[in-house]
Amino acid sequence: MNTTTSDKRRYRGTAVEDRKAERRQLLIDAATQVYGCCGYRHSGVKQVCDAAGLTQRYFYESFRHSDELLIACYEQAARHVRELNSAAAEQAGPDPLERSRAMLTSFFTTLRDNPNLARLLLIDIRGIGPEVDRAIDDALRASSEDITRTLLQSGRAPNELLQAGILGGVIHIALHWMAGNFRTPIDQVTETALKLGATLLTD
Amino acid sequence: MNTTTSDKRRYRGTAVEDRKAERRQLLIDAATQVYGCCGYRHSGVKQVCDAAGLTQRYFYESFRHSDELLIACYEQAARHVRELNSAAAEQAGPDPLERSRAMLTSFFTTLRDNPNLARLLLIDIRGIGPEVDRAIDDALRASSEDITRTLLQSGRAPNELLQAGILGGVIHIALHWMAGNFRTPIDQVTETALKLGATLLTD
DNA sequence: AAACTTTGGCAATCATAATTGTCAGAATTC
DNA sequence: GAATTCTGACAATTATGATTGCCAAAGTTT
Repeated sequence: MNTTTSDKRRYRGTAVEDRKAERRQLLIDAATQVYGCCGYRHSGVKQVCDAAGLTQRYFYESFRHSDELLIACYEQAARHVRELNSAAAEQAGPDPLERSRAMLTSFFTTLRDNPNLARLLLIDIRGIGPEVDRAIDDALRASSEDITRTLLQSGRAPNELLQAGILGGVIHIALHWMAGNFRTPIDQVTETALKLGATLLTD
Repeated sequence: MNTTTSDKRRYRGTAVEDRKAERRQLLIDAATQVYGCCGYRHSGVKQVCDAAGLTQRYFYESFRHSDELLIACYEQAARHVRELNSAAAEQAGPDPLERSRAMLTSFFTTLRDNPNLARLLLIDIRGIGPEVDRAIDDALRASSEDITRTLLQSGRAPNELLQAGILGGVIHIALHWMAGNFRTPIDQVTETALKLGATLLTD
């Protein structure tokens, strides 16, 4: 038996609740592509459902409104990128600089390989609504802390403004890189970002 | 006579074309407030017209659609801020570091004194449409060059990515500062931003 | 003051997209 | 194989806001 759940009624081999979850995930993945491609502003429920191969009925099964789906997409994307980054840092051994370098390389590589995801994450979607804004702030804060923790192993309270500035700098480097169709070699991009990050060390 | 123009027909003391221009400016100023306050996404033609004390008829007299007004607002705001910044730098004498400091202080002061304008400029409005995106890119590029020119008097070609990163850093510092209701004293904000900018010197 | 513009307000129209409702057919259970 | 639940499609409804058209009052010219 290849299904995960309970002894309830099953359709096509999987339990109802699982199919529901599958559909939800299908919508999130489709929406990530659609939003990344056309921008949230220009994407409707219909378009997302079509891309997911589902009808609008199923949208309202999993989400109350578009914003909720956007948040789900954003959080999944942010989590995914952060996980890859952390894994890369882990691989890179103990030296803070090496770890940071690995983290940034992972970050930029992921963006280049997933342009839609990149746009979803980097083209700022602030101002949609308070819940979305909160999700963005949370994700940015978490990423900031990742950087700081990697570069500074000390537990000393870091300059919050500087942290925010560095993250913003990395984001804009990525944006500029994307706008130029990834022309610049990735090592150079990484080193540039690292230069910004290094300002944390002399704080 | 306090009017500026020609010997054409006049209404209420000013020529037709001037009144038209006045209305246009009225709309731009009102929209800057409205957009800064509610966000472009959540502001309609009606709302802007009400704020300007004009009816929708006059919107279409000066603009083809909302995006056009948004661009006008954005460009006026960006130009305004850049002018203040340049003036401040001029005042500050010849030393590049002092000039940069003055520029940043002017920038952050302006943002604090005009929160609506700040939101219009800083809360990214990318993804509305290609024309808007172009306007944003132009404004960012111009600001980047301001910074670089001020900090580096040499005519040497600077690292574009680093430039973009520094500007992004400054923007995010401002955003974080705003989100915390301008708690941090302005000198400290300026110094933090300056620290980022200094990475240009060791390029 | 008659002829002619401009102004400001408002209603009608149009366009788009969200949301809800219904239904027939397929899959599942008993 | 009858009863039940799920699925997928689509139509109907609702909401919102852009765009256009029309008109009466006020201002200007001659």
